[in-house]
This record gives sequence, structure tokens and C-alpha cells, in this order.
Amino acid sequence: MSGGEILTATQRRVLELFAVYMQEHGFPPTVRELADELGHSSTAGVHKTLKILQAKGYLTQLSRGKSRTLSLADGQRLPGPRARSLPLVGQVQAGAPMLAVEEKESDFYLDSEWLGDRNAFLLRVQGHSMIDAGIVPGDLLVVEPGQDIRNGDIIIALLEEEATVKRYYNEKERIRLQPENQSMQPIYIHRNDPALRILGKVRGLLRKF
Amino acid sequence: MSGGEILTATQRRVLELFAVYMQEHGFPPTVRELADELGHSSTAGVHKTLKILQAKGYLTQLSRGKSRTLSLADGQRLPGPRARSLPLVGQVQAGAPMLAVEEKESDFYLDSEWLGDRNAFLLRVQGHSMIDAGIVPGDLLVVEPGQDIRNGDIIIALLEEEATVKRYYNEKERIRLQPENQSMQPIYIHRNDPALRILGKVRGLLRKF
DNA sequence: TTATTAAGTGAACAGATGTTCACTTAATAA
DNA sequence: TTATTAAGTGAACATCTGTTCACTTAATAA
Repeated sequence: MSGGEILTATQRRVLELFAVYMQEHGFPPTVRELADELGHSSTAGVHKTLKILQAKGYLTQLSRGKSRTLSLADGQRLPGPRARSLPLVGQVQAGAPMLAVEEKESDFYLDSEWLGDRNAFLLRVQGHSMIDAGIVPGDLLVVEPGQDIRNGDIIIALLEEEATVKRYYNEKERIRLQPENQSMQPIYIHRNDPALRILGKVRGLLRKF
Repeated sequence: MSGGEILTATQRRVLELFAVYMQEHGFPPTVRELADELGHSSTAGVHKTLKILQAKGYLTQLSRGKSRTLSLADGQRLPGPRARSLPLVGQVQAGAPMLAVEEKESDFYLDSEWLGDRNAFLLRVQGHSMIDAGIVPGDLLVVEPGQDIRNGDIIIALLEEEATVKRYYNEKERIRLQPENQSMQPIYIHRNDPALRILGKVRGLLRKF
């Protein structure tokens, strides 16, 4: 998602300026600061280029309309804190599932190396459907929302208000949600069925004995 | 230099708000955003407190007069009282085990709720002997040293310079180290055998997908 | 050729933002 | 007691800042 597209000379210039400014100051530049550095008399040009860089996945706007809230996507985060807080939003039953969204039982501090995404959250597993993958009831799953789901990924699927952990396989017209339990059957659903929503990909697992 | 001085309740509050905002947003707050969060109707109070925090070395102003250019001073970017750092000391092979003590590959921040003991450390699992308990190769185990071992606890045993994960059962004269894998046999050893050392109890598990 | 896209100018608006000043209140130390 | 310090209100000022609009220019694709 980030960094595949080709950049024009101007776009590359702006991106480099942004990165250099970031490195030298420790905070991102404003639109005008970039325009000044380029010798522009107007901010509109740089502003448009920044939008393009966002669309191409090189920059991320952390907040809209606020100052200095652009950041390099996927790049280095130099002074960032090593640990961040994750919300525990509810429970996910792996057999006959159930989700209490945004319950926010408590927060949880976790090393940021495990959190690629700023919107990640925690879910507690209830059923046995992923037992063969070493996911047992009571485990906490680190879930990262996003569209970058690939075959074989372990995901959280929302099916008719109910959430389950399953392994994801895209099979032409349909999607197969595969439990990792020899005694359970996969769920098949049409890829456009509105009853299906993928909440995110499972990035980590926490268990407390 | 940085962080030695004592803080008043208000100063600590502001510093914590700053750090939390930073963690949640990825960029520092403005004076007004802090004031709003505190319910203040004026920005002057927070502004003064921020100046004090700078004078005491907790905050650094990266640039004067510019928006969002405060940052946590060096050494002050700690994750807060709720998280602590754990050393990753080596690998433990669950079949034919092997331990590299104090390798200290890296540190890892974890919620302190998971750390009853200050001497806890992390070990990486290598074998398959605990697969039926949902412990698979690559998992990180949170190990808490100590003598309070009970039957059925999952423990790290050091046998002839080699470490293994097993379930612990005290059977009169002998100790049974039970793998959780149907195809593997338990290890029996006399309770006074000097070849056996219990490194600690497994208190948690971390897995990264 | 024509149409499209990226790049840039110039201007402007609304709100965000750091900073300062005068004043009040409460707690604490001398 | 008096003096000092931290904390907070309320108001105001001057910039800073993101965003948008209309228009121009150059390069490129169809």
C-alpha cells in the first residue's frame, strides 16, 4: 500500500525535503515551510503535491486540519515511544461468536514493535475453533484493522453481528473461513455478501497463565 | 539534568497528558488541546506549567513560537508506570532443549499487570512438546523465577544445561515433567537430582503473526 | 490536433496557535 | 503575620497554518 507508485521529480523533491526537515527538527514541517524552502511564493502548489503523496501512500495525515500532523508512512519513527496503549474492546467467540464492540474493558500497554497500525485493538477469544493453531479460549488477540488481507491470514470476521477468528481464503466467488479444528467445518460465504465484514488481521497473541 | 526534580500533582498530570496524547496521536498536543482536556477555560495556566516542566527538564521545546514543537526530554520518553521492560534472554527448545542465558537480544515493553515479579524475563520457544497447550515454536514466554511451583504449572526446567518447557507434577520421590504432545513421553527425574533446576513458572505468552 | 495531468502563482478565509498581561486564589515557608 | 510560589481566569494580539478558488504554463497521452 505504501511506496509502490512512481514519483515525479517534484514529488520526490518534496518528499525528500519533508524527510530531511523531519530529521533535522524532530517534528514535521508546515506547508509554508516546505514552500519557502522550495522558493515558492504560494502554498497551493506544495499543498497539492502533498495530497498526491498521501494518495500514493508515501505520507500519512494523522489528523485533518491540524498543524504539523503529516508523517512519513512506513518510514522510520525516530523519537517515538517504545510502548503504546491498546484498548481491549470485547470478546470474540471462536465457535458461535459474539462481539461487544467498544466495551473498552481496559487498556493494555504493548511494545510498539508489535503494532504496525495505530488503530489496533485487543479481543479476547472464547471458543475452540482455532485450537490447532495454538489459539485457545482466554487468549488476547492483537487485531490490526485494514484491507491488506491475504490468503492464509488469521482474521476477525464479523458475521451478522457476531465475530469469529478464522483463517481467510479467497476462492473466486466465495470466501472460505477456515477453522483450525479438525472437528469443525469451514464457513463459506459469497464475497459480496453484506453480512460479512472483516474487522482486521490478527497480528499478535497474548496469553496469561 | 532531566527528570530529577520533584513534580507537583498538576505538573505530573500535565506531563502524563502530554505523553498519552503523544502515544495516541503520534504528534504532540497544542497548549489549547491540553487545556481543554483539563477542563480549563484559559490556556495561560497550562502554558506556565509547560514552562516549568521545561525548566525542570521534563520537556524540550524544539522550536520557539511554532506549533506542536514540544517533545518529551531524553530519558523521559518512558512508557509510563504501567509498562515495564523485559529482557529477552534466549531460546528454550521444548524437545531437546537449549538455553543461551543472558543473551539479551532485545528488550520488550509489557504491561506491568502481567509481571508479578521484577525478575521476569522472556524466552523463545523452539520445539513442539507443548503444542497441545497452545504453545508453538516461536512463541515468547514470560517466565517468572521463584519457588512457588504447583502441580500442573507450566515451568521452565533446566536439565543438564538445557532448558525445556514442561508441565510440572510432583510425585512423591520423583518429579514428572509432562509434555503436552500426545506423541511425546514424560521425563522422570529424582527430586534431589542436581541435574534438575527449575528456572521459573510461565506466566504469559506472546505470539507475533 | 485536443484533452489531461502536474506544477505553480496570487489571493484570501477561518480558525488554530504561541505568547503575554493583569488579576485572583490557595497553599506553604519564613 | 508577610512573602513567595503554583495554579487558574479572562482577554487579547499577532502570526501561523490548512484549505480553497481561479487562473496560467508546460509536458504528455490519445
